[in-house]
Amino acid sequence: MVRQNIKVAVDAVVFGYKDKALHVLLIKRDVEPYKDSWAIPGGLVLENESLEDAVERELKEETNVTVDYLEQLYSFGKPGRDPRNRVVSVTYFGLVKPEHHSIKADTDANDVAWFDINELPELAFDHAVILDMAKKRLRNKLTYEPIGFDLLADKFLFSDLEKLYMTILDKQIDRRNFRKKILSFGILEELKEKISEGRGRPANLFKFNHKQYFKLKEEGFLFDIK
Amino acid sequence: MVRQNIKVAVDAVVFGYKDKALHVLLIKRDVEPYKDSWAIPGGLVLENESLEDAVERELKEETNVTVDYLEQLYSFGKPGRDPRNRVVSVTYFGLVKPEHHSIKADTDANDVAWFDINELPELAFDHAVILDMAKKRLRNKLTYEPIGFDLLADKFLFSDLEKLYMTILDKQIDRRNFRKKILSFGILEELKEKISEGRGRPANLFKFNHKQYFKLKEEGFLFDIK
DNA sequence: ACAAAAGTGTTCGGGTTACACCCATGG
DNA sequence: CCATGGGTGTAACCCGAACACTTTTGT
Repeated sequence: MVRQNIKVAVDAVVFGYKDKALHVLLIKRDVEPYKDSWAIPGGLVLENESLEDAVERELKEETNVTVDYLEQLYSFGKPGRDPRNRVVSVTYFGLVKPEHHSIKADTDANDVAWFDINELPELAFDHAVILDMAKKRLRNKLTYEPIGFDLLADKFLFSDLEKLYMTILDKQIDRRNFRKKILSFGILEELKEKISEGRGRPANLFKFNHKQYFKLKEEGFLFDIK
Repeated sequence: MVRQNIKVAVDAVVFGYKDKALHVLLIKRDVEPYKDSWAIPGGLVLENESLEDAVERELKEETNVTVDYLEQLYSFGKPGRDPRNRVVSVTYFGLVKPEHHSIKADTDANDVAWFDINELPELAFDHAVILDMAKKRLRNKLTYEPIGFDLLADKFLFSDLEKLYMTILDKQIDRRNFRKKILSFGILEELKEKISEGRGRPANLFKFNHKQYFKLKEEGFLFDIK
């Protein structure tokens, strides 16, 4: 058998929710090929690290972001997807809470930036395909796992959650039914704190109760939002 | 950067439904490590073939089976999962119809065989983990995509479909409600042929109507069996 | 007092679930 | 005629969808 010379890389599509819109973390490449193009963060896996470690290391190095949720997305390996070598890329799907949003991205939009999902630049390699798959996964997953909470601050308003769902699912949701449904799960903790955002009646803050969720999950409970 | 020397392999968990039970296709390894252990089919990806091509080639070479459905499952890459080299394995999930069941497997149980999912031998490497993930995927997928039809012959009895669902989901299903539900989708074609399997009233044969399914899917129809 | 956002309850309809009897055939 | 599996209808219930008015605050 001929000696195989395929490189293994990891890439991550990281979503963040800010300014009432869904954003993706991108980096500007400073080497060829696709120099100066925007791309999703990633790089070659080191000899002795796991794939997950590789993703987290690359994210830290390239963007300074720490994800709050990470799962494998898909592996891409068509010959020719990287013009230099044959590269098989194991891609990941990550979520970050606002408080973990990269400082780099906030202060320096030169090589790292959050892009509104609806205002994306051209992407390097086959990254547009990867991003598209990640969007679908996010939309889908949001409906049957409580990953929305990994995009919100620890304490959040119900209206934030509502807006998050409407933004990502791209549809209108009835406020009353949504609240009833979510509250009926019993996985939210209503805090005593109220917050007043300018005009209107002050709103209650909520917290996602991980313990309770895991307990219910053990018992066969299914999170499900249409 | 140090030169990366990671190998890329593909492995496939292939399910078949025979003798009213779910079976998995396994091969007996004839080289070290894990010589004489059973393993899921797979091997290294060649320099110029896609991952899918690699899976299909390996399956053909090792088992003589042609799958009717194939999708990527997950990628495994923890250092040490293969005692020789670092290997990242992109795993796939396949389904075969009875008529495509390997001749090799039927006539020679020495190096290739179908194992009842409930009577599995010890598996090489981390293949037990992979198989487990594949089982979960199958169970899950069965409920929201019509992949059950890729496990049945082209013409099948309703009772076959019923048994398939009960076997894979591992629960009782009400015959009447199940039939009503499936038929209401309008994706089955009732054939004129009836078949009598020994005792009992002869049953009608059905065929899955792919065209109709794709048409409905375009229109937003969702296949869904609880 | 007015605008803005938060909080809450009821009704209706469709779909899922539960359930039992008759039919066609082979032995 | 009996055993075996195939084929069918109806009633109860539950959950999701639709929908509007009151409350609390800032200006």
